[in-house]
Amino acid sequence: MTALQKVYQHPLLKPQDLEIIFEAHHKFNFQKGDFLLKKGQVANAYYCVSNGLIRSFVYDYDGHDITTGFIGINEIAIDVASLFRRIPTIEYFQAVTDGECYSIDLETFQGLYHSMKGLNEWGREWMSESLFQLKQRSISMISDSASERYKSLQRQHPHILQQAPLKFIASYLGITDTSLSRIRKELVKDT
Amino acid sequence: MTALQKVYQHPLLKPQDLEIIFEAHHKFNFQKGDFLLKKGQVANAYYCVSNGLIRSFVYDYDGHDITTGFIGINEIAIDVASLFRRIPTIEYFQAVTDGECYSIDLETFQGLYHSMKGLNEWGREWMSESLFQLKQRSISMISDSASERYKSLQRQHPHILQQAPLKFIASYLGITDTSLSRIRKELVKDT
DNA sequence: TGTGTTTCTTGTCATAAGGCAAGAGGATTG
DNA sequence: CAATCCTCTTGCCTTATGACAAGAAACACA
Repeated sequence: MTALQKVYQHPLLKPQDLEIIFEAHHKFNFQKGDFLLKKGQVANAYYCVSNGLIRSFVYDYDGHDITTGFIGINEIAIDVASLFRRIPTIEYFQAVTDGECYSIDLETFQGLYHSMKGLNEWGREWMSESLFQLKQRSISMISDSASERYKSLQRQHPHILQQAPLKFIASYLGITDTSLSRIRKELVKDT
Repeated sequence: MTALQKVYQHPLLKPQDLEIIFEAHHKFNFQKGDFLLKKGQVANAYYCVSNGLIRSFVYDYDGHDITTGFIGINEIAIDVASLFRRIPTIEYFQAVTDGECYSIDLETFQGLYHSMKGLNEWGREWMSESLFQLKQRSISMISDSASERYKSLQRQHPHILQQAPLKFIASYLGITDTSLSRIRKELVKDT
């Protein structure tokens, strides 16, 4: 099953709908370090990742690069607020590894979104799901220890650990790479 | 301007649309301590608050009550994931003060949502905005100090400080009420 | 009015995580 | 191949926050 098939899996999206949707996407390759979006820009498209790993990040008040999210295979790299509300983004989206993705620009998407009932439903469900994931993460940031958060990541997204350097993972978990290194040491000890 | 007028303000929602929407809501009063939704339930409605303050909260791994959000006047108390994906919620929604709100049940909303283009747009924008707010908060939880987060809250949502006890505010900021008390002491000193 | 109950502050002590610096391997590149 | 980055680990010390407990003040209410 291709990445686009995975991404757009939905009961109301029939094969003929999917065909139209897939054709609206434009495939391209990205290289480690490439930026899909930079702070201050207004997003004009979103990206379905079929290979590789993307991260979103911000700079905090004293210039530290803080990873805010990872987008892996069969996931969508998108800044919802910037794309749909036409405002400058506050994050950067950058490739962690080489990879491949399918992009669709806003105008094209809007056309399909308004004419295709299934896509409309898919969109709402995708947003619900995103809100849910983000909420889960917020709660976890508050109620779990750094070590717990690391173990969850290890359990739920092992591919991230394999593809991203520890400094990205550390800032994603809300700690420094130094602390993460110590946490990993502790966990190995317990084995 | 009434709470519902504020909540449903949108260029594509015309007076005649709004009239229909308003009529679909059911007004009722709540009392401090009342629950709008409890963990494990599947949400059947959402609530536009016209008076008072609601909070959402969870219990963390060792039983601490952690406030995850505040919903004040002209805001919507909703668990998007539970309502639209029909899954049990993981949060509680409880009244912090006495108040008043307008509820609309899922079925009624769905009918309007699918028949009224403006409401559809409004819904998508509302979700974008929510995602944005939540993302901002996540970033802030990582990149700002507890003291900074308190000052932001004070600046941006002073009404919350006036209506909610410190223990709720503290857990919302990710710290204990003890720590918040000390932070407040420091801030007063700097004045 | 009196008696709980909640809210907020404060003290003491413990601990997780950060700041900084050094060093060891690996990878990259000219 | 040498030079130079990254990446990851580790040691030492500091600091923010938490756990727990006690007390003051405000509030609820019978």
